[in-house]
Amino acid sequence: MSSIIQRLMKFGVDVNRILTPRTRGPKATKVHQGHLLDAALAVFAREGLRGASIRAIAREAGCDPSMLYYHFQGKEGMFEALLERSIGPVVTELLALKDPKDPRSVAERLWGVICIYHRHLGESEGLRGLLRGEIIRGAEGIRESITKRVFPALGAISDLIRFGIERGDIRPDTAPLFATFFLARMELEILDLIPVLGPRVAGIPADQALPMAERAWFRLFWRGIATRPEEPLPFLNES
Amino acid sequence: MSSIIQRLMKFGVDVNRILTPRTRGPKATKVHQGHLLDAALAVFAREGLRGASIRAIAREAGCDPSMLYYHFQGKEGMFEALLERSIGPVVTELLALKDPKDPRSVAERLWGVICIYHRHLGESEGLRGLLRGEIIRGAEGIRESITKRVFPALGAISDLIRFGIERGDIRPDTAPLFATFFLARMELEILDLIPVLGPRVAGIPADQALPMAERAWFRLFWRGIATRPEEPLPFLNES
DNA sequence: AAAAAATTTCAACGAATGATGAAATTTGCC
DNA sequence: GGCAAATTTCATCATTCGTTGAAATTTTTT
Repeated sequence: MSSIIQRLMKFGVDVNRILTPRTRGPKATKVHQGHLLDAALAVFAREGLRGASIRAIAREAGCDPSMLYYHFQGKEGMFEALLERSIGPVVTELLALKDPKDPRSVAERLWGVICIYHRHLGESEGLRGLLRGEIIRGAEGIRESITKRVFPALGAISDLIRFGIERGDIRPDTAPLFATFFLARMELEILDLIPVLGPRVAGIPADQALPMAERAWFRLFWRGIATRPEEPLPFLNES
Repeated sequence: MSSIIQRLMKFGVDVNRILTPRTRGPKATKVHQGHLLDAALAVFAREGLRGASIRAIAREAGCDPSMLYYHFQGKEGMFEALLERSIGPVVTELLALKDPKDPRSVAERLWGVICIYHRHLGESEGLRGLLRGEIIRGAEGIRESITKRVFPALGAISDLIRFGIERGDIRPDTAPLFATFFLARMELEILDLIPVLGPRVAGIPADQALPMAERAWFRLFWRGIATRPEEPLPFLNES
């Protein structure tokens, strides 16, 4: 059976090399940056932030860990790029809520904060972790990079709340920064936990629990800051 | 200079052993379990959850990492013991809030949740991380162990809210479980972030920012669930 | 066809981690 | 004094991690 191989080896032939040929060099489907970022998100979704090692991402992408260093400058640079792609749109949409030409009420626009978070961050626990400033081993500098992006967006929401105070929709003793913090931060917690806790603790199916909790949260929040808390919030009953 | 050492080594003398004598065996001040748990908390406070390696804790305690395996069964067992000591009292106090003989109003008792969290968890970010269910490398099983302890306490708060609904203090359309989740979870976020964010974003000194945010949060929360939201909350102005 | 550039993998380094078994030292008991 | 139990450290193992430099292969350019 293996006598042929043994004879070949005797003549100095690198048998290993023939049986498992090396595969270096460009593939038919080149590994581009977006593919690696997709892989990172997939690892996030499957193994959480703690699973976000370079090796795990490369495994997911079906390539060698070195590819990460070819396309980005290290792990840090890769997450920087991931942020640009993932959190960039969130920040843009949040900033747009401040637009004075927006015809919607302040309440509905604040509800928009929750909708935007839900839409962009509902799927990836890892992305929420990043946004929340959690730390990834080997990419500790990411934290500051995120706050630099997110703070202006939160500032826009604060401005929106100030606008609501001026218009008389929101109680004047509301602290805009705190209220912004409460609104946005709680939505992150809801997205993280309610899909797990809802079925387990309250027996609500996961897909129903999330919207229920979000609506419950916004009703509580708005009632907590509104000048006229009894006014109905019709936009909550849509979709 | 080192010729003597070389001559000694030639005769088979273990020079290293003479220059740095071994120090095995019991110390004058024995390392007991509590000391190790204190060290773990200190590491938490200084380096956060990610710094909670066995080696870091042993370094803090001034002993060898092996001591952890002598006193506890591995890293997991050690955090189990830390929970027993640290989170046990929190849970006990939370359960006591449900006591029907407590003369305080429902509002004041819900404010008690925030006070209890503040008192027991304000100092250690790591403890909050544990309570929040964050994962520690090498002690992944801790998560379940925590939820098992915390869920009954959160159930007690939910009962308290139900009691408030029965008494007519809390709006009947309030979902007790969600409200409990909002109240407790937000306090964790406040303890984590406001001391950092307050000075940086709003220019408020760290020690003032925390109580301000907690009071702002509870006012918002209570206004969000109360039947009579305009009723004053005098206990908020104490201390 | 030859040379240069681009893409991919390989092999390895140094560091950190959780864990273990054995050795060394002290303490307490008979 | 001798002996067993308790306490502490040492040396080491197997993993995993981020990172790097060189080799191999394909593609593009000359």
